[in-house]
Amino acid sequence: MEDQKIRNMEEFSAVSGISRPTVSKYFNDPTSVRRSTRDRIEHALKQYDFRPNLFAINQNRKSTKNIGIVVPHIVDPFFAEIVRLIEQRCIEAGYWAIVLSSHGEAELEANALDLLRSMKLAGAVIAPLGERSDRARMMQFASEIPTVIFDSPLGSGEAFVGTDNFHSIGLIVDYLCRTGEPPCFLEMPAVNENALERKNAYIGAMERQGLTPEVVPVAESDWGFEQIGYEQGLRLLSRWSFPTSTVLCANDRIAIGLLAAAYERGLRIGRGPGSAMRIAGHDDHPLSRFTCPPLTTVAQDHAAIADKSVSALFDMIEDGGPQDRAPVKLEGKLIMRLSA
Amino acid sequence: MEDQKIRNMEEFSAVSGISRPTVSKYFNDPTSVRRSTRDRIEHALKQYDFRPNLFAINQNRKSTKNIGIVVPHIVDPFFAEIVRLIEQRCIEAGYWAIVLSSHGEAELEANALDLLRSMKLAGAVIAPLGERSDRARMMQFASEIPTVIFDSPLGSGEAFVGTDNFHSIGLIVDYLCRTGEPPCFLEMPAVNENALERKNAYIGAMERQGLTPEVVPVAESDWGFEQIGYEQGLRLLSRWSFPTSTVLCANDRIAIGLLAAAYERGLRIGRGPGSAMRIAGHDDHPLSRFTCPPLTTVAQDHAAIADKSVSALFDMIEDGGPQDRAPVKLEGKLIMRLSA
DNA sequence: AAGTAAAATTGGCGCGCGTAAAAAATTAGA
DNA sequence: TCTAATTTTTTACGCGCGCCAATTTTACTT
Repeated sequence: MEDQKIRNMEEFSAVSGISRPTVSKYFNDPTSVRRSTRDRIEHALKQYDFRPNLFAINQNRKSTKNIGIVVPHIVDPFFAEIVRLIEQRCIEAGYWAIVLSSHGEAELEANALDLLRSMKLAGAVIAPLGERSDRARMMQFASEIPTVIFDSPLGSGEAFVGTDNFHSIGLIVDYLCRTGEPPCFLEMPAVNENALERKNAYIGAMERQGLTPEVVPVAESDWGFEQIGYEQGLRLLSRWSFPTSTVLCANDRIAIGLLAAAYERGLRIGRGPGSAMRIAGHDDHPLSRFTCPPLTTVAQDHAAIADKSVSALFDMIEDGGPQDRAPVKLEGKLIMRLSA
Repeated sequence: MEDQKIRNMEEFSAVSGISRPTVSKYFNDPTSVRRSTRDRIEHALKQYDFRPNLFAINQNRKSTKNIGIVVPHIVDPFFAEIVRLIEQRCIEAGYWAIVLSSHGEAELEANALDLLRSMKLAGAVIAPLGERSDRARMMQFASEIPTVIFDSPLGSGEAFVGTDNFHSIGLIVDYLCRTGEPPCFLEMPAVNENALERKNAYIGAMERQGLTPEVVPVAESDWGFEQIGYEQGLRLLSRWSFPTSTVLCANDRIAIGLLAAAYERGLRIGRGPGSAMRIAGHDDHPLSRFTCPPLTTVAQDHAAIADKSVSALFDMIEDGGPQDRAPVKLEGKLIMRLSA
C-alpha cells in the first residue's frame, strides 16, 4: 500500500495506466472491461485503495443505484429484520440501500420522503406509518418514483406486499376453536390498516364458525405495544373481565405484554389441563419462542416479504417507472408453541 | 402548489426572484439571509416545493454534514435504540446520519467503512463488531475521520464512550450477594471486549468480597444470545449443574434465554421464598421489564451513551480532525425487578 | 496476411450546487 | 441626507464523475 493519496479517478487512472473512462466503466461493472485491463486496475487498487466519490457518482448517473427504505419503527424487531433482508437483496443486486425510520412520527416520515425525493432514487420500499401518514404525499411520491408498499397498505392501486391477514388470522382462529374455547380478540391500537384488517378478519372467522366475536378494544394509539398489552391485561385480569379464557392478540408484542400481566397475576398460561388461560399472537416476533411459555402465533414470512417486495420493485424499475400492480398477499404459517 | 416542475436551484431562483447564490445561502442556513428575502424564498417554497439535490450539495461542501453510524446488529434492540438516539441528536444539530449495520459479519463491517470513507464524512460513531473486526483498518479509519467508538472499546487511545462494566457488574454482584446466595456468572460469547471485561469485573467483584467466582463458560461465538442462554440453561438445568442457584448473565438477552429454559423445566424464578433460583442480567433490554418474572438487571444509560458519543464527536469535528481523548465510562443503574 | 469486431483512448460536455470576488443594491446610523 | 455597514447580485470557477462521439488500439477470424 503506497502512502500517496489518490484524490480522484483522474489520479487513479494515471497511476494505474488506464484511461479514466475505462476506469469509470470498471467501477460500474468490473466484468465490462477486458480481463487484462481489469487485472491491471485491480492490481493498482491494491496499492492505492481508491474509491470513487459516492456523491459524484450519483449526481451524474442517469439511473442511480439507490433504493430508499422507510419503516415506521426501526426499533421494532419485525421491521428491523425485514429491513435487514431487503438491504441484503439490494446489495446483492448492486444497489445501495438508504434506510430511514419515521420513529412513529408523521413529520419524520414526511421528512424522509422529502429527503429521498432529493436523491434521484431508483426506487423505494416503504412501510407506511399508517393512519397518521400523509397519504396524499405518499401517493404523490409513489407516482414519481417506483415504490413498493409493504406491511400495511396505503389505499389501493399501489404495489403492495404483505401478509394476508384474513388468511393468517383465520388460521389461528380455527386452530384455537378446534382445540378449546373460542378466542376473544385483544386488538392493537389503530395505527395502521393491519390493525383494522386483523380485527375484521377475526370477526369474519368467528362468524364463519357461527360464533359470536368478542373484541377487547384499546384506547391508546401509540406503538408501545408491550406496555399496552401489559396494562390492558392487568386491568382486565384484576376483575377477570376477559370474555373468554382464550385471548388472541393482534400481534406478538401485545401478547408479550399480556403474558407479563398474566404472570404477575399468578395465572398459568398454556393449553395444558392446569392452565387458566390461553394466549396467542401474530407475527412470530424473534423473541416469541423465548417467552414463558413460548408463544403460539402466526409467522409472517419475513424473507418472502422482503423477496417479493424487492423483486416487485426491480420489475417496476426495469419496466421504467411507477405503475399499477396486483397486491401480493402472503400466507402466514401457524406456529404452535405452548401458550395456546 | 404549482404543477410546474423545478429541476434545480437555478430554476427555483428564477421563480422565487432571488439569485441562486442567495438561495444556496438560505438552504445552508435560513437565518443567514435577510428576513424579507427569507420570506420570499419560503413563500416560493410553498408553491413549488423544491429541494436541493443531496449529492450535489455534498460533493461541493468543504465540510459535509454527514455522520456515519456503524453497529454490529441493527436487529439488536440495544443498538437500534442507541442508533435512534444518535440519529436524533445528529438531525437536531443539522447533520444527516447514514446508518450501516455489519449484521455480525466482519466483511460487511469493512465494506461499511469503505463506503463511509468515500463520503467525505464529517465524522463517525461506531460500535465495533469486536473480536472479528479488522482492528488495523478501523484504526486507520479513525485516524482519517473524526470517530467515536462506543459500546465496546477497540484498543486504547481512541475516543470511547461506554458503560463502566467494572462499576455496573460490581453493583449487581454486590446486590445479589447482599440479598442471597452469591451469583455464578453465565458468560456471553467472546464477541467483543465487553464480554471479557464483564467476566473479569465479575471475578474481581467476587474476590473483593472474599468469595470464589464461578464462571459458566460458553462455547459459541455468535450473536444469537437468547438461543445460547436457552440451550445452555437446558443443558445445565437438566442435571442441575449450575454452581449456585443465583445466576448473573452477562447480558439480558442471555438471561431471556435462560428464563425460557428455567420456565420449561418448571422452575420458579425470583427472590421470593418459594423460588428455586434467581436470574439477573445486564443492559436493561427493552423487553426485560416484560419477562416472566420481570428481569433484575443493570441499566445502561442509552440516552447518555448517545449524548456523550455525539457531543464528543462534535468536539472533535470542531477541533478539526481526529485526536486522542480520554474514554468516557458511564455508570450503570441497578434495576431491581422480581427475577433476583 | 488482411479483415473485422471488440475494447480502450482522447477530448470534452454537463450534472447541480458550493463558493469566491467584485459590483450593485439595500439598510441603518449619525 | 449622506456615509458606512450589511446584504444581495453578477460572474465565474470548480468539485468528481457519467457519458458520448470519434479515433486508435487490441484481439480474434478466415
